[in-house]
Amino acid sequence: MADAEPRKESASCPMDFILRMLMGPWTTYILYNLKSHGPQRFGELKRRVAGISAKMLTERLRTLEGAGLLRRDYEATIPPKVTYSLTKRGHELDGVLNSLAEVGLRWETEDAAARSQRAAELKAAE
Amino acid sequence: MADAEPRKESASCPMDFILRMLMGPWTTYILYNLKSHGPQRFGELKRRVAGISAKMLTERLRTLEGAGLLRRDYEATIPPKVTYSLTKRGHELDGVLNSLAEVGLRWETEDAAARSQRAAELKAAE
DNA sequence: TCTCTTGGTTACGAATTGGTACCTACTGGT
DNA sequence: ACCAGTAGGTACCAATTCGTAACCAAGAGA
Repeated sequence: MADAEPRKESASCPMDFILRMLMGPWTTYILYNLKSHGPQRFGELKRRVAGISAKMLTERLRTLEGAGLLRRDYEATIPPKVTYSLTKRGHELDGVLNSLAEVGLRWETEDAAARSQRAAELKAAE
Repeated sequence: MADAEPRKESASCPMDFILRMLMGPWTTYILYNLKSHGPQRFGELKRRVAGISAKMLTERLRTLEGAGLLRRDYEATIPPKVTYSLTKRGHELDGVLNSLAEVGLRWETEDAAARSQRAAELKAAE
């Protein structure tokens, strides 16, 4: 049973790295917000995502920063001002997110249509 | 602190449902394999993903089946034969996965280029 | 008869995850 | 003087997750 090769097939899947990033619980909300509302401060982002804890947000932002998807601008004013914005690389995901949203929207529409059709059939069957 | 609206903004993000699906640890490997190698049996899939436990694979397959992304054909022969294949809806993700792979590949190339350039600069600096 | 096969299910247990509470340092408002 | 807010860091605690191992059915081959 024991597989000789540890799992080198991950190399054959370049999207794996990206998905591992997008996979985080709140990641898409964050990217979506930064994409649609532009650069934002920590508290602004936290308020907008609504439900995320500061710890999670920090951790996600650090991960995304480390991946080069967003930039962190720290101004050591009093009170401190930290602004997050998408990098060029971060914006390259816009296309992916868009096609994802497109498919999601299509499914939503299809499901709604199927639901209303079933409802109509149910009504006709009475 | 308490947010008035529970978090209805999820509604504004139709890709969220999809990402919640793709987010699973092995999901992309499974979809990728089914996409590139066609319909496969359980054991075949398990061997190909190499590292996944039967439990995980089962759970992922059930989830994907429930989402209508793949179909499960069960033949009650002895030994049983279960074949999994992508549905039409499952194939609609091909485009997303492709653009994802495209971006991933581009980054890989860019990173490799940046690495070799840095190496060259280091060499020149000596 | 004993074992191997396929495609699972279930129980157990360890590890990771993520939330809550509390801490910083500094200032502005009351 | 005290509380709120800004941008977190840290400790602790509960819940979830995921792997491992054991088990199942029923036929085929040794």
